Amino acid sequence: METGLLDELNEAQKEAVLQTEGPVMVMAGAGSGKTKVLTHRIAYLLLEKQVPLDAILAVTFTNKAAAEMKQRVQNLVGENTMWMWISTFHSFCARFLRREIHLLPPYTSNFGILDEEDSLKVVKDIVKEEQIDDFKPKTFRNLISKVKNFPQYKSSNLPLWNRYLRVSQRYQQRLAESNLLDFDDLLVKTLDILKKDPMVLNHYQNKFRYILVDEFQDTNDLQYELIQKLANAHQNVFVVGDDCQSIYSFRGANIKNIELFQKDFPKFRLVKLERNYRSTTQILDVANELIRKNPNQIPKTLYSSNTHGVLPFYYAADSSYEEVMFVIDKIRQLHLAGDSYRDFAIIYRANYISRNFEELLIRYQIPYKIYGALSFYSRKEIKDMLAYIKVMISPEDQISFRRIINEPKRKIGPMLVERLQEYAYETHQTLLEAIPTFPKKGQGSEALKNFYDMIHSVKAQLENIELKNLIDVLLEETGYKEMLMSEEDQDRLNNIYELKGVFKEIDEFYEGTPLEKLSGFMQDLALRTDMDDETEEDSVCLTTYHQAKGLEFKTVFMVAMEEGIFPSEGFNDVDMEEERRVCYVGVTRAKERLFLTSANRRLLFGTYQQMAPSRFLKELFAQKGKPKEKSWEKSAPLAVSKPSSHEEIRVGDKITHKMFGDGLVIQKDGNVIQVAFKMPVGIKKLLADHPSIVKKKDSQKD
DNA sequence: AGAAGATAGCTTTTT
DNA sequence: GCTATCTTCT
Repeated sequence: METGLLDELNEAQKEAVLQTEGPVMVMAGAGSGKTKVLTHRIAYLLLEKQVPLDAILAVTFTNKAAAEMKQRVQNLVGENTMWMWISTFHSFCARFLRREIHLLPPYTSNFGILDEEDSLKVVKDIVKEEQIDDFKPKTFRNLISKVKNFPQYKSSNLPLWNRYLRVSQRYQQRLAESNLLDFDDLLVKTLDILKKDPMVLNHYQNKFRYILVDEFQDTNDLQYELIQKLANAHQNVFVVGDDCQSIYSFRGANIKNIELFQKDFPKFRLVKLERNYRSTTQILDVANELIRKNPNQIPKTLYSSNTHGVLPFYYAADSSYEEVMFVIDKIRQLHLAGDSYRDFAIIYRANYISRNFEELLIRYQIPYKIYGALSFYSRKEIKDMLAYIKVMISPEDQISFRRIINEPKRKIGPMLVERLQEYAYETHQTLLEAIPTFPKKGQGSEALKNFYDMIHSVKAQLENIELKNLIDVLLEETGYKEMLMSEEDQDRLNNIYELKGVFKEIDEFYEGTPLEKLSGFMQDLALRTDMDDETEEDSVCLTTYHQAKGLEFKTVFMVAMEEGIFPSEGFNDVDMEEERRVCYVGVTRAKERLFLTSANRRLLFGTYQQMAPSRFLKELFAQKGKPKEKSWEKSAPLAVSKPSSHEEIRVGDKITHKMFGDGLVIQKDGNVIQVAFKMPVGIKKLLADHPSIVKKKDSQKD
């Protein structure tokens, strides 16, 4: 058992695991087993060094990565890792702040976390109130974030800067009033406390005797400072990264942190992992070739023992339509040959490229999943329901209050809310508390009173019902159900019913009174983005390069490899190096097969444009020349049914449905047609002559 | 409050 | 060309 832990590791990996004391930097190439090293190191510390579970801190960037790390450690040590400090930077900070934020009054430990959308809403309100119309709310929102991440930053645009100072001050004030933090605040406030309170810093320095950082190349200045501070006392800090996969500088990731680490922790030991266990030699060859073109990159060559692969294949399509058909053709061939749909990824530089593919994937009934599509918890109806709950558990949360006070419509307009706000402010009450004594002025006060009673009625019922039934109560009492029924919006209603399952779990998983359970869930929810509930469906993955990082697929299609799209326009040399790394990330996702495609003509922003192949194509194939593989020669395009010009609806037609939007007719049986709509609607059976259906002309592209 | 019309903006965005 | 958001009108 003890030996087994190290048996699975190669020499370099072993070194990284065994060097437990002192600073260690691991340069881990793509697919070189960095998660394995991280998890084995944690397991080694726990099992061999008898380090207590809560003396280890491991941080990464995504929930997914954190969850995987936790699970794999659990598998290795056979102990429950649920309460270990293995988390994202942000949830580490949230957990820290739940304990310590009382040091920054008026904040209290049950603070809420604002997502990007809500945060922008707050800024919008302020911009409106300040009657600023020469700059957009988004500009301020971006600036607020920028200054939080780079405190020394000042805009050279003076009018903007002056307005910014006012807006940001009010923004922070409003958040503090509502006991809310935005994502950046989690890091900022954590550092504030560690900097101003040496006792607290000391406590956490002693507590976390071993610190591990994943994806170190992606850390920004704040994240680096956090790690540096916590590790400074004991110096047992272990960072894993790959400078070749640094693709988030536009978001503040600072690759200089690699040098900074070497300066701050001069006794560091460097370990290089260059052996790749993911891809074939043929794929790694082009990846290595590409990254060599970056003058400022630390030289690194990935190698693999899987030398019997096939060469990457470049397909230069005439049109974007032809490009899509090539990809679909290949997927169908390989699927017939036994590959699962989940073995394929279509990767692109910008999200809008996915549209080209969606339509035809539906037409050919190839299941697909778009990464980064609107996640469940960011749907309006879900956020509304949760806002009702937040108003019940934290009455001081003005942002949630404002979100649902007139949703559904209760004749409580912005003017009335503004007056209530002023009154609440004068009397030092929350918006909700202020309602009963709010001086009556016309019919609006009646509506407010009803709202107040409704919230309290639901709150009272909460004690006596199962949590999963709360959804029904909310839907009824808030009038939300009535609203959706009258709009015939069954989809949204169904989405809300999905929450029932979630609430059933909350009931079982969380402790305390129903209100406490909900409160606990809400605190966790804000940092849980999309599909932690990773569905194991068998579908082709459509994704950007950025979101593909960390994933791997048997077959990868890198599409729209054209100048202006990838790389995009207007880059300087430094940007171009990062762009090249984005390409590198794409190539290194592929395990066995890599296809690169470009189109001569592409339908872009309404018109066909002449495109030139991406410079990266030449760079990738500089050594090998243009590769040719017989088995992948272009095959005849699959038959596509042509639409008729009659009004009669036929297979292949594009239609528009009143409720489901645009769809494609994929089957016809008498008057019954099957129509494929965009996800999440999917395939529906409908009557061809139904009045909701309008046939679109010009169904055929290209 | 809701419909109709005008306008912008199309890179990436782990939290 | 499409879509999301803002303005203007009823």
